[in-house]
Amino acid sequence: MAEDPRKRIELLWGASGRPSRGPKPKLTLEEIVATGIRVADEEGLDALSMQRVAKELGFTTMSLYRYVPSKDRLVEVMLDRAADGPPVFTGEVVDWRGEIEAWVRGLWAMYRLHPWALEARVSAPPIGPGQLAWFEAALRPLTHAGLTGGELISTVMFLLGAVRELAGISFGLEQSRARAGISAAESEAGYDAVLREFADPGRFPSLAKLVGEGAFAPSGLDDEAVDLDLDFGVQRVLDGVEAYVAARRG
Amino acid sequence: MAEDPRKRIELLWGASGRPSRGPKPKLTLEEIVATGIRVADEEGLDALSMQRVAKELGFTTMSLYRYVPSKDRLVEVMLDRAADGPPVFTGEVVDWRGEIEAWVRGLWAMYRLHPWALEARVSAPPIGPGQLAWFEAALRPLTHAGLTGGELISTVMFLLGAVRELAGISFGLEQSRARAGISAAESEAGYDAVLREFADPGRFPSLAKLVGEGAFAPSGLDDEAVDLDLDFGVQRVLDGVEAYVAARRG
DNA sequence: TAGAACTGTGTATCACTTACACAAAATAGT
DNA sequence: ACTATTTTGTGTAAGTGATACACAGTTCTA
Repeated sequence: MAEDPRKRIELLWGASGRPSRGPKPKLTLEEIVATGIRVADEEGLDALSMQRVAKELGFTTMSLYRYVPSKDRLVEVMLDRAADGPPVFTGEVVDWRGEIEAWVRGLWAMYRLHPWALEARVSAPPIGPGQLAWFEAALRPLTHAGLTGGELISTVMFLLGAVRELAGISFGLEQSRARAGISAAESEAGYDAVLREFADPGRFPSLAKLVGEGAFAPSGLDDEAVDLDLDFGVQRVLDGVEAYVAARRG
Repeated sequence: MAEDPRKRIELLWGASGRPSRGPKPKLTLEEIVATGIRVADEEGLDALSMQRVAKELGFTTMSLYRYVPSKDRLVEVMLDRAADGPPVFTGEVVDWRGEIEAWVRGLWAMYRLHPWALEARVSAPPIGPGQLAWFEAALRPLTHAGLTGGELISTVMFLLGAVRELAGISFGLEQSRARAGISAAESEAGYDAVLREFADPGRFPSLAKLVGEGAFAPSGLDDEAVDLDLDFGVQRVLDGVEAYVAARRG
C-alpha cells in the first residue's frame, strides 16, 4: 500500500526510461501538467479534476493514468513545475540582503500567479527540480551572508514557510473578497469590526488593546497590507541572521 | 452564492440564538466538532467524512447539516477548537523570549496532537476564539519586547506561518515514514541520497556544496531535526526583533 | 512474422457531499 | 387545551469524482 518514493522522484524528474514496445504515447506528462496548471490557475484547485484535464486535452479521463499514478501525484508535479523560475543572480554576491528580498518578492509573485499552489498540501521537503531551484536561489545569498550547514537549511525552510502562509492568507482573502464583490478596504473594515466585537478585553487583553489602537483598521494601502506584514518579518529574520553571524565572528 | 461571513463568525463563536419552537436538538455543534476532531486525529483528514462523523454519533449523515452548513465550515470550526489552549502566562512579562519560545513549542505540540490541522486549508486570518487565544498569547510577550501596532501583527503572523509550515513538513515526513515502516534515520538517509543524486553542481551549486558537506546526512537526533530547524529560525527572528527595538530606542 | 508490451478507451464501482421533502416533536398564541 | 408554526432527524436521490479492470489496436523485439 505504501507508495514507492522512487517513483515519485522519477515522476518529478522525468527520469522514467521510455519503453520501446507499444504505441507511441500521444500525450506527455508535461502536457498534462501544463493543462492542470492552466485549469487551476483559472479556476482554482477545486475545479481541477482528472476528467476536466482530460477533456481539455481531448482524451478520456483514464488515459491520464498512463502518465500519472494518481491525482495527488499530478498535483505534486504541478506544484514543482509551477515553482520553476526563481530570480536568478550570477557572479559574486554583492548584496545578499537584496537578493533575499528579491527572492521573497519572487516567491510572492509565483504564488500570485498560481494561487492554487497555496491550497495544495505540502508535507514533504523540496525535492523536484522547481522546488530545488528556489532552495538554491536562497542558499546563494545566505551562504554569502555567513551561514553554514544546518543554519542554511533552517533559514530557507523558515522563510519558505512564512512566505507561503502569509501568501495563503493574503490571496485567500483576496479571493473571498472577489467572490463577495467587496473592496479590500471593506474587507479589512469587516475584520476590524469583528475583532472589535469579539476581542473581549478580559479574555484577550493585548489583542483588545491592539484593536483599540486601530492596528487592524483599513490603511490607505489596502492591497499591500499583508505584503507589508511579510516585509517586516523578513527584515527581522535578516537582521537576526546578520547579528548571529557577527556574534560568531566577533 | 457568496457565503455570509456573519454566519461563519456565529458558528465559530457559538453565537446563534437557539430557536424556541421545534423538537429539542439531540446533538450539539460541539459534539459534532469533537467527534470530527477525534476521527481526524486518529485517521487523518482524508478519513473525515460527514458519513463517518454521523456514524460515530449514531445519527444519519444529513442530521449533521442541521448544525453545520457544510463540511468546509465544520473543518473550520474543528481547526479553531483544536487550537484551543495556548500556554498561559500571567502577571508581568519577565522573559519575553522565553514566553515566545514556549509559545512556539506549544504550537508545535498542538500540531503534533492534531496533525490534520496541517492538511486543512487556511486562507483567512485568525478569527475564532481558539485562534485568537494563540494570537493573544504571542502578543503579550512581543508587546513587552517593544513592538507596536502593525509590527506585532506582522511578527505573529510570520511566526505562525513558519511554525505551521515546518510542522507540516515534519509531521508529513513522519507519517510517510510510518506508512513505509522505516525509521527517521532511514528516511533522512533517503532524502540525502536523492539530493546527492539530483543536486547537480552545475545547476544547483550552493545546494550541491551543502549536500557534499553532509548537511542533509542523518544526525543522531533524527526525530528532532526539523524541530531544531525551527528553533534556529525563531531565534533569528527574536534577535531581529531585539535589534529592531534597540535601534529605534537608541 | 509472431509474440510481447504498451496505449487509449469503455465500463463500472465506490465513496462522498448535499438538495429536498416528509413525519414527528415542541412551542406560541388563541 | 388547541391549532398553527417552526424545527428536528430521516430517507431518498442526484451529481461529481477517483480509479480499477479488461479490451482492442499499435509498435517494437526476437
